[in-house]
Amino acid sequence: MAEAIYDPKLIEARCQQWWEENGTNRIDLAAADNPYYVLMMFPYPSAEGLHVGNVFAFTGADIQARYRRLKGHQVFEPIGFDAFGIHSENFAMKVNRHPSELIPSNVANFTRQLKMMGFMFDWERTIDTTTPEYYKWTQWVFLQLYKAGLVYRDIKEVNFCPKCGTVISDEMVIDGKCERHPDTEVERRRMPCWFFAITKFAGRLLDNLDWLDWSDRTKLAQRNWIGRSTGAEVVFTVQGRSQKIPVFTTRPDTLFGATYLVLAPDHALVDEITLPQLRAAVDEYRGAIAARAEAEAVKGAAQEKTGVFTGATAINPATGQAVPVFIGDYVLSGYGTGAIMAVPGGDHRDFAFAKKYRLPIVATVDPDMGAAAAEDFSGVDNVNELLATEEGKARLRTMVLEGAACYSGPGAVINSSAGKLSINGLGIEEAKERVCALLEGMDLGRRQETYRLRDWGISRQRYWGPPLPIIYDEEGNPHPVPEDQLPVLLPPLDDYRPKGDGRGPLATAEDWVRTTLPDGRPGRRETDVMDNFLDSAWYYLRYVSTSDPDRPYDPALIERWLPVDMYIGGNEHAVLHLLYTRFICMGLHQAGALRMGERPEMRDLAEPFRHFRAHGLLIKEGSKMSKSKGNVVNPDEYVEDHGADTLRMYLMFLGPYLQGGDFRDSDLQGVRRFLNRIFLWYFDNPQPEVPEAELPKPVRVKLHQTIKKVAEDIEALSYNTAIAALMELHNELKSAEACSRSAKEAVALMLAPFAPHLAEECWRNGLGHSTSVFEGRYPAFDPALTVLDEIEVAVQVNGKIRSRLVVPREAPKEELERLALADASVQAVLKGAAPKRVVVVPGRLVNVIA
RNA sequence: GCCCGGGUGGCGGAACUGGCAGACGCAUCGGACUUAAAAUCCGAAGCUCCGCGAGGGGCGUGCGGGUUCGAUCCCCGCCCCGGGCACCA
Repeated sequence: MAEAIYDPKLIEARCQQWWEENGTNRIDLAAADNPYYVLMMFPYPSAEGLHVGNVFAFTGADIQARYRRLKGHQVFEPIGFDAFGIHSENFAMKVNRHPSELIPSNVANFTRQLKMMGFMFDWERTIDTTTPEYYKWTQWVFLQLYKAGLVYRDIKEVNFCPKCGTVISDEMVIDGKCERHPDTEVERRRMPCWFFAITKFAGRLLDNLDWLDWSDRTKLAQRNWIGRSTGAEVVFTVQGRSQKIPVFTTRPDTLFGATYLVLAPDHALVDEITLPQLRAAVDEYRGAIAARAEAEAVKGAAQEKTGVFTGATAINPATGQAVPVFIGDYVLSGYGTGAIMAVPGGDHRDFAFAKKYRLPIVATVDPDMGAAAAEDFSGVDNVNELLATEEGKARLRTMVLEGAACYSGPGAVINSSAGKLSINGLGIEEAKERVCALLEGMDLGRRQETYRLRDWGISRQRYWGPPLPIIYDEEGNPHPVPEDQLPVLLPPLDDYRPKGDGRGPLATAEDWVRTTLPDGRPGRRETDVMDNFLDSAWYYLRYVSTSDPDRPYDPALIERWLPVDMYIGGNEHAVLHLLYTRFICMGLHQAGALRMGERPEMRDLAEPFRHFRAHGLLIKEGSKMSKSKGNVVNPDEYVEDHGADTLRMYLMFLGPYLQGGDFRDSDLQGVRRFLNRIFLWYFDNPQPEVPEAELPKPVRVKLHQTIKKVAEDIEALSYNTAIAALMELHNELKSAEACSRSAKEAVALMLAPFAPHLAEECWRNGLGHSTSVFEGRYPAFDPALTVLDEIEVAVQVNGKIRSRLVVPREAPKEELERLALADASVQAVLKGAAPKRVVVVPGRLVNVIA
């Protein structure tokens, strides 16, 4: 035999060609009886090409797919390109090209790189969101939601990035700046926009999370974003007039302490209730607020609270007393009812405001000083000191009772009675119940849940996206484009740059804008395009029917393949993409346009992803990869030098996949050497081959332990430890005097998800199989062979290791104790004295307490 | 400010449910092979102190306390790094 050399280039090229010719990665979706759908977040095809971070993410998903296949599933692992949107458009502008000519070459380059990495994609089912064949159905999705009453047009205050020239979502505003332009303040503009009513599903989006097997940190991010508060709506009536001011509070128990109201400056009732003599002051204040919002960050550090009196008073429904009504900047118009009842005795913001404007402060809770925590108090400087002593606690309590401090912690209700009515003495939770019941009885309030989540504005005043399928009649009323007229094609536009006038570039395409309504009347097209997040909010449905011109997806295939079994992606999409995708799924269900297959734990949830795992972030030698630092790793050179298998396996070995890790060039060597040794073990191995039963027992045990561990680790996405286990196993196997065919087959099968080319080579050319390793089955382990007969037990004296014993695995406690006490090094410490105590943990250790 | 992660050798990282810390690798050092180098193979190694040596002692999972026979793991109080939210009533 010629000298065997591991030549990854040769092996990988040959292997990829063989897979291609044999259709190894192609799948007959209709025939699958044991389907498993692995999805990875599809990339935006940038001009720079595939980022090694993409390779990291995709390899982790590819391992799941290949492993499930070895476990006997038919696995669907598709890929596509998310090529619409501001990313692509901004880049095209930068290089002075048209996005429509840039995207195809970017896609071609990505395709080359993805094929190079050996992912198990079925290349006959890909998506490019910018093709009419795809966005026709994106528009169709819009129409389904429209029909279901989940779409509306409204003029609202929205985020507008002057640099992007378009409206952007709340999620894209970071500290008041645009996510893409961190040096640019986002403006608040009132503009007509199309909205998806995601808030209609807020409760479901939140509650369903309990039933989803997703990464905890992703669920937590969604919970925080949706932000449910439970409390009550309480109606205050303007004194001497008919207007009612509903407020939302999470603390209805403190209603008796509500000594004033605050409305958001742009609350709808402000004009009506403001007294004529105060109108000038109110208008001036509102002007100042608006000016400040433009000048400063929209969201920022909590500033000093300001406000102004409207002159109106309103009746507290509990006390019957009139309280003044203010407007103030610390009340947000978009949350709750845009108005609050201020309880300065129990809310630190109200307290600060009341102090500043000398408003009455009434304590409604007598602090339980045993349970109170420092953060429950405000208005006091040295809370921690005071809490340290009994006198201090007493002083704190007195301050609260006198209204000199604010308290939001547990305690008993006080100062809360009017006439025959009293809730004094109750605990906070009971008091909430009582007040709610009371308000409901008077029809002046009710229990209420409020969400932080806001509706999804989808209008973009941009060019590079799917046109909104809407036509306006001459009165300006919108009409949906009939489904049979889809797609509304994006017209070619040489000058696609935003004009900065708040209108989309499509407004300049007059021939395209002017059109006809379904009833024959003249009409004008909507000139905004849809948010790029809509493209990616349903792509996983299209994958099953990528070439179907007549419908977005085949219901039978949807029934068979969905929901997705395993979705893998970055946690940076925890609230944007994942929440929108869930919403679209629910919306399509509500519209009757989608019916997914039943999964025992997923019944009726209308959720797209059964399992989701957020992978970690890949960094480079201790710091984030970024273009500005110039440390972005391009996979090409690494594949050129070491092969795709080495790069794949190294990426999975460098750290825990779910937490991320550090890419270091030098460390690649270790994996390269390992694969080299593996290759030689198959192709240049002097070990005689014997039946497995004749292998030394420790070697057999190691083999079966590893088969068990690698499967467990892959299922837990703990790839780095799975690879370490494979390395350990191989170290042991190759130094044994003989080897078995079963061991060689097992190693190839376990290696296959990580290094598919090499595993295929070893399987077919090393072991002589005629079919692919991926037609094989993941090996089974014998539980009896996963434990050794003899084990080592540590012997400690006072918790310090003094000796070790080799004993039968099942050695009884008494025996262990006897052996430990007889041990010379134990004797030496005890010096003949009897031990005080002996702790024996069978199978682990003996601890002698002297 | 609040909420999540995380802090372990020179480096990346292991460690079941509270039970032998440092698996597996990288880099390093020593040896073999080689005219030489690379590659490969074999071996050493947490830090530190004592000893010529075999060997032995002490210290060690961000810091300070606690619980326990025993703590990287649990509890209390801090520090640092990363991420998310940030006037949400």
